[in-house]
Amino acid sequence: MNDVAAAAGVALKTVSRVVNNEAGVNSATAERVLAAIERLGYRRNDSARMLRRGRTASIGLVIEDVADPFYSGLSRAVEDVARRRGHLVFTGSSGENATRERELVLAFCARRVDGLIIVPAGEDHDYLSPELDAGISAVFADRPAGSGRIVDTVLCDNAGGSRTGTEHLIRHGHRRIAFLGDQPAIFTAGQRLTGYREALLAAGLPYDEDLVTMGVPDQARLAGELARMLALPDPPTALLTGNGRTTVSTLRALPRRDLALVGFDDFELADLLDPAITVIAQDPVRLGTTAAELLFHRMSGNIDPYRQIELPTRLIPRGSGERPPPS
Amino acid sequence: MNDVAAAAGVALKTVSRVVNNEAGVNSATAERVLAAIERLGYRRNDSARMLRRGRTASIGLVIEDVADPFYSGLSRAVEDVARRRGHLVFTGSSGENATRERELVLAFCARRVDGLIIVPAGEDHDYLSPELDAGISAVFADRPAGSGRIVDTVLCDNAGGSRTGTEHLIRHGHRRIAFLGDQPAIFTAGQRLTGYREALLAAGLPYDEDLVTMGVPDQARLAGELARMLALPDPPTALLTGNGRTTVSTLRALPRRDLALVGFDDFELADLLDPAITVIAQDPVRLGTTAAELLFHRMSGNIDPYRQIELPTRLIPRGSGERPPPS
DNA sequence: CTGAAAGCGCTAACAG
DNA sequence: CTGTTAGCGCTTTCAG
Repeated sequence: MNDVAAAAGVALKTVSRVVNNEAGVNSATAERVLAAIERLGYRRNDSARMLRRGRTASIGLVIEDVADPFYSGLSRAVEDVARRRGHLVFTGSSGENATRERELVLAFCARRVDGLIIVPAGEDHDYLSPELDAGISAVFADRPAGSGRIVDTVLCDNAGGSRTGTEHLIRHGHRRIAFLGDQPAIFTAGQRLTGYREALLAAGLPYDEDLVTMGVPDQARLAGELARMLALPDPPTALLTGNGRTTVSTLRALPRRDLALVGFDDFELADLLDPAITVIAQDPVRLGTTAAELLFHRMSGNIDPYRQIELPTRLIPRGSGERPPPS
Repeated sequence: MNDVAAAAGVALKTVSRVVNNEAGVNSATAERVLAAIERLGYRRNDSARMLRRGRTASIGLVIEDVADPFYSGLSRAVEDVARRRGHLVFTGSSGENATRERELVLAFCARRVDGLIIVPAGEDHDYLSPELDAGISAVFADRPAGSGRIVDTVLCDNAGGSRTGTEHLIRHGHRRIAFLGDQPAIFTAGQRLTGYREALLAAGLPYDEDLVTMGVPDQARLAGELARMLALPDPPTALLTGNGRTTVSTLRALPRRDLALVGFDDFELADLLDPAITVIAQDPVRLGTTAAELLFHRMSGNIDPYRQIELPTRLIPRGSGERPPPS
């Protein structure tokens, strides 16, 4: 900038004015500055600019895994909102690891991002307090912050969706419905289990632990669990799977294709399978958009009380969930 | 930092030393500084640090769309390499829009990222020259830079994969093979068409324009094209689809399920469909890893001639590509 | 082992 | 309309 000023025979500040399109520069002077910029190949250093201005025009996004379609949809939505607001986004995957989540968040804070969207992996977010106090805005998405911390949060209606899915199966005549969920430590998994139990209770059906498995990571163990359930004296006639990955794994592990199935979370090609898979769809794009908009709202100085927004889920009947039990 | 220095009764520089774990600080002094840091809630400002040091420990990643599984796999791979090297990554989706690509790249450069991984949307990358001259490293991934610009590039073997897929169908007795590709302006689409033509030529089969459609964006038009082809006097008995999206759209649009089909690009659930879909698989993770490693290699000062790496594809027979033509 | 001074590249505040 | 000065928060250089 100094060089440009010297080359154009003006002061530093005038170059700054031209670069930032500030009003009140003689057009002849501006021309001269522009020419010098062109000649010297000058490009403004935004890092320096932001250090001086105190805001970085960037946000940090911590998700579980960009390669998961749910989170990549969310990412894209966040990115689109950020772009519209002239912000860049740092993205990081925590891999469901609390330490990694913390490292990422803190690294983003050290860069002084203006805001943070976090899908928490950990339970404890006390480490955020100093950053929040220092004026960083944060919105939690998909799962609430741990240890009862109060911040803006956008969730899906996990319990409600799960209840709807279970009710759907009950309505189609099923009385033995198995639930295959994620690790109970994960908020969404717990909520979905709750919804399942509520629906059973409301229908006067017993909650049978033999029909519930939580946190089955690999294909082989899932197949084992399914085999165990199907060998019960009173086996399940329907399955409710607790997330997209589990739904797909279940389809791969299932020895028979005649059980009714409702999957939590929609996935591409669910409609092309035979039978097509009935799902309780979440809306990752809306989740991302809502979280990002809430964040920018905060960043622009809004000081309303913290909000917790719950997004609805939607049952999409496609065939697998409408099969009657064997008569 | 000033405040901490004052509170601890030391000079600014000593605080800096402690914060950066530099050797040669009296442990008692260090204790005092650490205490002050704790008390005041001091957190180093990495933006300022990087302004001073001249490197930002961040890279920029421009892809077509994070929400596309191919690119989200690539993103994750890039992110993992970056993390291992202590770098953060700015991610942006160009949406196959050259202007947007340029804006993103330039925005990243203005932040003075240390390196760039670009899946180019545009044809012209002259705008990069000043940045490259200024010392930024860049690697192109999935597609080469436009206008013959010479930079490090990592590609898939598009032509070879397409050739293999076509040969596979020919080997299974097909002589009328349709090709459904992306817009020919996209490098990968052109290469894949070339591979298809080469295989036909090598087998002594005619190239029939009636059996080729490029750049069919929506479902309805794709269905129209398929109907047109199937109504030909000598209709195709097999299809080669030029990318993952097209494969899925074709499956949705296809009036019959008895044609042989090979899809370029693997996708989740391809194995669960009926028939399971034979594909030519690319390896987005390897693409990302390779590009990122090449980038960090450059960033660490390597000045070998620019490299162009071509990654192999792999034919995965699953059923749809092994069907014989109707006899 | 510790500190003072300079400066990374920019903008804010205030003169002229 | 243009310029001067100060300083964002840090590291580098050099001197104690």
